[in-house]
Amino acid sequence: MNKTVQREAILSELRKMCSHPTADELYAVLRPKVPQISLGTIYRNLEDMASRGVIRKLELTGRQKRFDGDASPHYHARCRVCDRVFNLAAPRLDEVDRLLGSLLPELGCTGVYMEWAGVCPACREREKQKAKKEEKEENHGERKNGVPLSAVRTGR
Amino acid sequence: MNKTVQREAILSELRKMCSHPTADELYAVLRPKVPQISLGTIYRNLEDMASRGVIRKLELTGRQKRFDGDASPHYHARCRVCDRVFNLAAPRLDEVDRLLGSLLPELGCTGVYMEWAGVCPACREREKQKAKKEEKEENHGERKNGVPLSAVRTGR
DNA sequence: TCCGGAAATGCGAATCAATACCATTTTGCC
DNA sequence: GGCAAAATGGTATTGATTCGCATTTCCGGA
Repeated sequence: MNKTVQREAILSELRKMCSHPTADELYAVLRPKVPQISLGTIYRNLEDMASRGVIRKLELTGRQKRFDGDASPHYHARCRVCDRVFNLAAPRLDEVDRLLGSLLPELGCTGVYMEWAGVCPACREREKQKAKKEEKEENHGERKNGVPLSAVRTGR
Repeated sequence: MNKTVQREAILSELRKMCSHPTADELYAVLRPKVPQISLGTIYRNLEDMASRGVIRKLELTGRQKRFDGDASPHYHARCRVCDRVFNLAAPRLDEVDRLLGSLLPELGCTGVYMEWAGVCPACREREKQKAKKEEKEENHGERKNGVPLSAVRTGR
């Protein structure tokens, strides 16, 4: 694998971002920095690096694939409201690791893809504000809070 | 939701199939039975029924979405070779249910999408035959068996 | 049974992500 | 520098899904 400015820019930019970007989101960010870089090059490199385990391709719901500069194993959650993908971190997720790890061989499987679903803190806050406002204005507002996605972190 | 021959045909056919078909696979099956049914109608109805919880849309990996006439909760595995989707059944999967069920609220999540990955029995057999053949022909074949997807069932 | 509006269909066009193609650079290596 | 292999840019193409819209079907009430 030869060294190219494009590939290095893609990798370093992806590592900087914690938003699990799609190929075209990366393209938008990279274009000003590496003029004339093409979307095809981005797709090609992301695919290559993912297949080598340098980065991770997220097989999640939604039409576009997303990429993660952090290839180490961790879980992802998608906010049902803003559709963004976040890392999930909580002590008890280790139990999931252990259980799935022990189950894989006996099911004859080699891996599991998982995506958690919830509402991220920002959207939850926004929903709460909106509910409060409606309650004030109409004075007969019904509560419709979501469950807090407490374990979600926006950073990596 | 009005009753239409198309929708009823789609649902009953999907319920008969245990192959978790894609929209176009359903189209191929339905065309002889409901002449002039259109692919758009199939997409529209599958989407509608999935959003109402009548059927289930499988959307984790792979470019095409697949659909399951059985909306009750169960796990799926995808064969890495033929890309087909199978139901996964094994006693210890109950442990996964319990663990995820107890974790969801404390993570502030409302659901999890999961898809297991492996090689189905048919493909595994095919790979074994092929490996054997190569071994004979060249007499220096290396083994490259997959792990058996033992818990996979082809039926519902 | 007939009628009118709402719901659903069929079909072609449009969208959108992802890939393929290929002539033209760039890279690594002698 | 010079050469073969690898990578790129730009465009064309694929393939799944969705959209638009004129036509048809469904269904509750007169």
